[in-house]
Amino acid sequence: MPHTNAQPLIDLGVLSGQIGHALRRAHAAVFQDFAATLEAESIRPAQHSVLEVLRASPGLRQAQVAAALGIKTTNFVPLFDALEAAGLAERRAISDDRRARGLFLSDRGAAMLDRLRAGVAAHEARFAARLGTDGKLLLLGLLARLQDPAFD
Amino acid sequence: MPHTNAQPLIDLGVLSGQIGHALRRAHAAVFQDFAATLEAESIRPAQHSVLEVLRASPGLRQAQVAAALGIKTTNFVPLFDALEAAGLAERRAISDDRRARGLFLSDRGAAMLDRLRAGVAAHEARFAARLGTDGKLLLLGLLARLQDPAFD
DNA sequence: TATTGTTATACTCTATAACTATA
DNA sequence: TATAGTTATAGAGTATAACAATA
Repeated sequence: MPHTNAQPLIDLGVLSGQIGHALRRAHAAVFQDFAATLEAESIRPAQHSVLEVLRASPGLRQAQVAAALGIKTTNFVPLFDALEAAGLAERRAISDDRRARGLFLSDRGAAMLDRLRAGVAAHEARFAARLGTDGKLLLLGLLARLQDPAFD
Repeated sequence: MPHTNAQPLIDLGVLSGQIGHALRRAHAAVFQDFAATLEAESIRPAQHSVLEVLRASPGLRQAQVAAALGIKTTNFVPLFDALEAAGLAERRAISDDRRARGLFLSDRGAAMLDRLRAGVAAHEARFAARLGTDGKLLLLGLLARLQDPAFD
């Protein structure tokens, strides 16, 4: 099976066996394809994750959403500001605590996620196909172990 | 087996099954640990990859090293400038083509890689341990498939 | 005093366009 | 005309420090 690969076969030394390097390259490949998928609605992957979390878990506080996504609260502020300015999500008052506000998806945000659904699923299917049968589940399991100190 | 997890168990919706999201989180975890490992010598992961490639494949042109690492040549320039300014690597003239120059590790760069070797190996071992027996090889295989259109 | 959110800021990474000197 | 390297620049992502309002 002929496989046209433009790479001139360069020895990368230690890197070729490094988990971190392989993760960086694989993430870059998937991320680029995903960013292109989201271009139809002019949003970025990070913004898309926030919208998806709001759909699945409405009413959370900023710190909760940020922590769930591994984003610092200080960086979350401008990220969410942009979503709010675009009318895709909103901050609403909370009764108990006047410092915090609950985050919600707007109707417009929900409609956008609906429009993106097919494209996002196709993106996911493209890469799942490359992993072969059971490959995706296997990969997700290994990636989860990398982040879990319980496996130390 | 009690497993103290500070996470308040938030539903991430679609994200929890997405390859891209899992890659981003796992990469962030490994990258942060690796950056901390390299702090002893005040270099960044990207700079370390360049030095490792120069050690394994001395004399390559900039475009070759950049392509091998998935870095745009335009971004490679300031990256390598910093390494050259620090005396860790150098550009040397090539006989055939006066436009291009070959890239080499300096003695100081080689010495730095030697000093980092134990720390880098320990970093790698930490994450390999989380993956269990055969887990690392399995992971590297799956990550390679993600980047290879031959598996489409 | 501690917590939630915010501002300001800086550094790295990534991306595009346009230029130079050589080929 | 095409290629290797470079400059300029802009946008994301990520990091720390310090602050205001509220608890």
